[in-house]
Amino acid sequence: MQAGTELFAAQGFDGVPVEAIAERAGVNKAMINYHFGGKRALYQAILRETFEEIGAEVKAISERVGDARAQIEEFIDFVLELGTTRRVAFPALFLREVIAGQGPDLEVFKRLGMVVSSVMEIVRRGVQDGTLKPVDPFNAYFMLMAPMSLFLATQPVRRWGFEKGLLPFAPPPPDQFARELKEAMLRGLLNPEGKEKS
Amino acid sequence: MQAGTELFAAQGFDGVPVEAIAERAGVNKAMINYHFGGKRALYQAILRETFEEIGAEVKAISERVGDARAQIEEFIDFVLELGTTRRVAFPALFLREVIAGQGPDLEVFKRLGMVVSSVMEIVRRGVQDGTLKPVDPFNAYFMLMAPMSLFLATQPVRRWGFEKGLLPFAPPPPDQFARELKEAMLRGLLNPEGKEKS
DNA sequence: GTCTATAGGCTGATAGAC
DNA sequence: GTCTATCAGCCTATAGAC
Repeated sequence: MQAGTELFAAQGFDGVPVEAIAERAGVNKAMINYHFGGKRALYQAILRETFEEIGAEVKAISERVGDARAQIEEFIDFVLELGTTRRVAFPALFLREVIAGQGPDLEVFKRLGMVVSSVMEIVRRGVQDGTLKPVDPFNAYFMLMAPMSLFLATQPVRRWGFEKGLLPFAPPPPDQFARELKEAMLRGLLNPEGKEKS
Repeated sequence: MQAGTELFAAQGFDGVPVEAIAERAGVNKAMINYHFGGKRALYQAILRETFEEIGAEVKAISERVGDARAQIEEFIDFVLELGTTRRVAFPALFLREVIAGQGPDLEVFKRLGMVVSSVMEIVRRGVQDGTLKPVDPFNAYFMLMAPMSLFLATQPVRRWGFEKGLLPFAPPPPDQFARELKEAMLRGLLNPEGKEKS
């Protein structure tokens, strides 16, 4: 599954031959069919496991004590840590799924919905208690999730461009990006101090 | 090329058989090889044309008179119009290219670089003349480009989810998203009035 | 459970008639 | 320029030995 995760993230479902996954995993390609029941089934297993975990963790963040500001910062930090260390492939997998023309697997979609609705809930409460300006929760979710996941998913291309001498600057580090995103978005979303409960 | 653009955007390079493109275009699949020299060549032709045009237009925006605020608003509006009417497939094509594990075609990469560097130039000047807070130009580019392109590229999935009854709210309209993004990002990036040239 | 060998389908590309 | 017919390669999946 580790091998599949990396390859699917990098090249997409259609771009990866089963044999490549088997090779990377150090086994024979027949094993994948034996254990998972086919290529598509492996892909779904990967997505479900990945999004299951992430959905649960984001839900936990949304239920933790603290105001919207703290929860938003936690969410960004969570995605940052996920995409840099714990589940590096997640951002690319996520993006490939939601960009897909035809709808994804229903189970996958539900798990993604958990992430979306948890972040939306954070924003909704923040708007209601006056911590946040009256922004649409879904739009706010997008302004947080899109930059983080896309930044993380495009790190390989920047590295490639930099090594080829095509990028006129060093690829900026993810933690610096996350920090600037938090600063900018919070300035953009938070109500000024003292205006709470307005 | 129109047929190829739509299909590649929706399903990716590997997910589209040449025959599907031919069928949609109302011709035979041999024609594609005859006119473009193969599937890959067609794909590259589509990307080059698309990004060529967009690179030039963004460059024009960056060179237009006006402060960073006006140029940023123009850029967002430009991407919005592009992704909703003139080149609906652009956001998905763009995302698929930059997510790709291996580097894209060099010519395509250069044209993408034009978009990036133009937006960065807008931000750089804005920071220098005090219109904008001291934000990293590349990071700022990302905070503008990522939400817009991902929002536009994921509209089909939201429509699909909504029709299936899986989305508990109506897909928000792109122009409203663009408006809220501009408001939030400008609040996040602009220096307060009166602090210019500081 | 793990492998080799192979079947069977799909796809990209081309040859050749018109 | 446009089509039909076809080839050759790749890829998924499975049968069957061990």
